[in-house]
Amino acid sequence: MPELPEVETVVRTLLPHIKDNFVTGVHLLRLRSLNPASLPPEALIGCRIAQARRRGKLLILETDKSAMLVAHLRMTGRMLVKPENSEPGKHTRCFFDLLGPDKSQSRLFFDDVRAFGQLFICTAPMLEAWPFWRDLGPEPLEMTAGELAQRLTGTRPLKQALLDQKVIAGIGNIYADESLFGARLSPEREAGSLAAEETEALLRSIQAVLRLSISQCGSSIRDYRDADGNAGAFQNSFQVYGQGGRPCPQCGQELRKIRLGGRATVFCPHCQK
DNA sequence: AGCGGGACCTGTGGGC
DNA sequence: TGCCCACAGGTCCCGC
Repeated sequence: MPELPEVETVVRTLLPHIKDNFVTGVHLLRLRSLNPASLPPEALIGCRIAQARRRGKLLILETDKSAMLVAHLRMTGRMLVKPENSEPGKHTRCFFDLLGPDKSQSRLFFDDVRAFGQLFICTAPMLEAWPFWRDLGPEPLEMTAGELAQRLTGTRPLKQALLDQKVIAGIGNIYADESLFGARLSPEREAGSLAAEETEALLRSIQAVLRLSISQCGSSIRDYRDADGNAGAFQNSFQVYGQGGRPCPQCGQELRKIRLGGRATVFCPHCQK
């Protein structure tokens, strides 16, 4: 599910519900949904949630103490705030009891159908030591074309490089296909073969697609919901993702669906070179 | 080095 | 209607 725009939307919708709430209880229902390097979830008890932010596809809840909660939602993870008496659902992997500054109570649920997602309760040094974090590439909305050019190297397909979180953080299958279409670049191009103006067009396209999706609260194909349980709308703006066999919105020729690095990939062979 | 395939999981949708 | 297979937003690991 959640790529950068979806995680950004979760962060934005989550924060108003949980800011300055104290964690008063934790209920871990599936041990494997916790990163093996994590502190015990009880480390969050007594902490006041101070900030919510995003890095790549990671959701980070910072507290007034040294412990923080880092979540990777992977394919089907959700973070949802519900009333205090809400019971865990079939796919709830962990939930937290919260006490607000006005003494109101609520619960923060981490639900995840496919159970690929993970929570990592950690300190800042533990986060820095986590290889996935340490190796994470730049934020696409903050990087320059020069930085992107430096990182797009080698002979692997361009799309595969975009999906590599070490190259650029936060892009997944949807936004890779959509960005490549916007830049009129073939997903099969060698990553290191782009001319300077092509790299610039690619970065502009990535940023435009991500910004537009964030403005529409992300894409909901089936599972994704924000912290209020609402779906996004960007799926209605897909140009190529999931559109294999349909006409290209640009030229009308048939969009081609292939497998690239094990991932479904849709593009227009006529428009994307 | 790089690639493909499998593993991790559950649910859904299409074809027969 | 029901069964079976393919496939799904991500990442890691293994063997070739």
